[in-house]
Amino acid sequence: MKAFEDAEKNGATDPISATLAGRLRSIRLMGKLGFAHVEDASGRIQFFLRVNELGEEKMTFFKEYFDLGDFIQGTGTLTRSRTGEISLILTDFAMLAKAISPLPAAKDEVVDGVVVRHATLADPETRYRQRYADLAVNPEVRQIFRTRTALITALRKFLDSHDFMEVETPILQPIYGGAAARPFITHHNQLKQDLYLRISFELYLKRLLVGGFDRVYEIGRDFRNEGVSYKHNPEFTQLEFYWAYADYLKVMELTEQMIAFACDQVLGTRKVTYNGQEIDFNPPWKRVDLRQGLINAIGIDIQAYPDAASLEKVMLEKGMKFKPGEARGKLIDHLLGEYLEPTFIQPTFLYDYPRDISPLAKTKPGDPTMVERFEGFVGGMELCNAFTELNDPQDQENRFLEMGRQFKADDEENMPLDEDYIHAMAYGMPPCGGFGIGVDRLAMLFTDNHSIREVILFPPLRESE
RNA sequence: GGGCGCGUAGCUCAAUGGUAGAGCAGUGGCCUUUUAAGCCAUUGGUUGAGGGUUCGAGCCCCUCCGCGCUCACCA
Repeated sequence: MKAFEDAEKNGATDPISATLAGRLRSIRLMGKLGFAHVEDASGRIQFFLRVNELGEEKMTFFKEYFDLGDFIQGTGTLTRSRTGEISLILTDFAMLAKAISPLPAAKDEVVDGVVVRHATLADPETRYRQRYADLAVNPEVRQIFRTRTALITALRKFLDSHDFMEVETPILQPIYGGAAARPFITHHNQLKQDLYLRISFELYLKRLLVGGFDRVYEIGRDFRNEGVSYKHNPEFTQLEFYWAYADYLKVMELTEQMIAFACDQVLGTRKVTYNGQEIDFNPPWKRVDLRQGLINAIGIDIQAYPDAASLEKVMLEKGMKFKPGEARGKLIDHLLGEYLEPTFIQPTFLYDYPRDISPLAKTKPGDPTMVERFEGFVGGMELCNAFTELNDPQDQENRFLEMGRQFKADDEENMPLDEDYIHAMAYGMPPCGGFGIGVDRLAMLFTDNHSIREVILFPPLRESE
């Protein structure tokens, strides 16, 4: 097409011939001539069928056998139709693939240059169950996944260019860890051993720091056997990196740069519209101290309530609803989830977390109850989580044991003691900053989708029938 | 798991308890510059499944299945 336009500009008159292929998206036949739009991943073009060039026989064949959705190859020369659209005048064509089953066809109307689609496939169940049909008829859905892929490419490019090495660690793990979540359990027949699908990459990536890789990252799937929601999917894509000789403050800065870089690469702008609000990813992000943030939001200074009982008491006095009997850290987690998270529309780092909900993070100097940890929030949604990693094997072992005591023996969210991880750390692990981000959620923000299923190609659904 | 809502033709949607419809797609016909092509004709339904109430149920009631929203859950 470009060659044709160039030739037109230069006043060239030699016909440009071409062979093009794609899927038939519209057919308009009128006796001895007709038009059809043919679409492939690169766009669409109009085929012009005329009995003058094709002859009666081929014209009849087309009429008889071609339907919407079929894949066609056409050979001919490029021209402009009377209405100015570049079209391929066919001298021959071939059926490449037949659509036995009709696509849930949508019709496009171009009004003032804007494509208006009529009666498009819209039922979410059908769209997810038959994503292939959704993609085939809804170009904007294809665009979501192009953006998603471009996003992952950009994140990779950023980390590669900062000398991070991409690695792959086990998905099937004998002991799960690195997060507090219920795992999926599977079984290896020959080993006669139950295995868990990983809930995070963390413990394996940090083993690599012990091994001498100073900057590692992994992009892959985590599995958590928990409820689904607009921002939770049982399997989701996570990016984690670990950075030796860095702390959480340096990780914050790198995070800002990485997201801004992805914006530039993928969107060409650092301002996105999400849920009707403009979100500005330009660094620096807003930074909120967790303790101060809670004081401002609800007037509770967690420092003044050093144990669960006293904190529960003041929360009750404020008329807050919560599950009683939780550990102090869980109560604080509840507070920030309830009163802070939804208010963080613009990119915000919430930092300095209570120690007892952060068993892998390094304690803050001068305050043994707090750790050097931050979470990033955007659009009222938790996006990433990071901390200065705990690298003292004895402290780490104590934390695991502490965590174990907080849970009942049958609680699957219990973080089991990973002795090999402790052993690795005992060889010496460099101080480092670690980081994890929910790639699906970032894709939601980049594509202005408010359901994680819209950015996952094949979201899980119950079996039908 | 709880609450609310939805499920009608391939797709998008109508139908006070009284013979299930439209547009597009499909099929047949006309048409040599269309682009939601047009015109004429026409096919298409176990109204998610099962039960109940009623002379009569797409509509009312119950059970089940699926989906959505929401709450709970969730580093």
